[in-house]
Amino acid sequence: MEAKEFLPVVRELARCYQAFECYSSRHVRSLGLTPSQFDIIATLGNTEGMTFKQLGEMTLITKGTLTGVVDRLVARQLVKRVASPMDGRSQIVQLTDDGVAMFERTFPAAINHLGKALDGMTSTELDKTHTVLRNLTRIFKRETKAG
Amino acid sequence: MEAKEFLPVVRELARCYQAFECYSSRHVRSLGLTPSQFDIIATLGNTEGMTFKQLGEMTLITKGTLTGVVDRLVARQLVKRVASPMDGRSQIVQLTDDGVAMFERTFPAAINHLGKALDGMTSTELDKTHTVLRNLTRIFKRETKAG
DNA sequence: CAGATATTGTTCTAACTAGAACCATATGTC
DNA sequence: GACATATGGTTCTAGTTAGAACAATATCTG
Repeated sequence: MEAKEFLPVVRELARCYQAFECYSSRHVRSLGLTPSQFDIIATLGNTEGMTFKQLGEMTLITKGTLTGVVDRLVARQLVKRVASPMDGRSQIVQLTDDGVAMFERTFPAAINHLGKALDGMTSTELDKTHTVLRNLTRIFKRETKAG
Repeated sequence: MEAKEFLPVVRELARCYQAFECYSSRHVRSLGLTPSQFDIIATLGNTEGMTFKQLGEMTLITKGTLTGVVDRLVARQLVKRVASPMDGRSQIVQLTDDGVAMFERTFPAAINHLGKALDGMTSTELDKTHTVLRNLTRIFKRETKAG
């Protein structure tokens, strides 16, 4: 194997994600939601709701974890569970009225906060970044499937 | 604000990190360590040990969390705490003999596993990826400092 | 239709996580 | 040297995390 320097790259990936998480999480928490809770509220916004499975795929939260996070949002009356008419095993998660209000209060603010950081990037830079990330994601996904 | 598409970019960053984490974590767990534990073992390898502060900066684990992770490694006799001769507040964390053995058993294996995924990338691609990530990291770090 | 297999969501466990409050020790200022 | 302030680790709390085992429902195959 050629001595390619991939270790610094994955360390930078971790640092990058961490830096984003730190920047974003601080703001989200100040709005009264954990990052996971915000992810769910944001994903459910402007939809008729979706199943746990769909919600897990969108938010990258595994199903065992998702149950707990949704439980807490149900306790705060921000979302509700509805039995799926299509599939007896399935639950549909929907924003309540309070949840919609929370979405409308937090989502634009979060977008705006993110924009403050990324507005310095040109569209070209954003595109390049997107492409590079997509490529790296694909590599890990492929290898994970393989073994 | 111009309608730049930064939302897909940060979602891709999350997906990318997640894909890496999944690929890497599965392997590390099969070696008998959690990802955080492996991070610490890997960071301490080939050093004389370092303080909690340094260790936290290298691994991106916050200090409150670090205490617990190190506690578990101490319980497994893979690392030890040594009082710093320089600073009465400071603890130095060092690999034990068992810890060194664990490092030698797991670190090359992890590098090799990672290499299997990334060997398909050319050095040029790796460089570009590194540059793009470093740029994005810098943006979030700067903004986090600012507020 | 019946039995085998797969899928959806829940439960359980062990661990990690950030953040805040706290204690002990250092450092800066007078 | 005394006091204010900063720093290194620990403790505590609420929450997230993955993974495995599980129950209920679907689907597939004969």
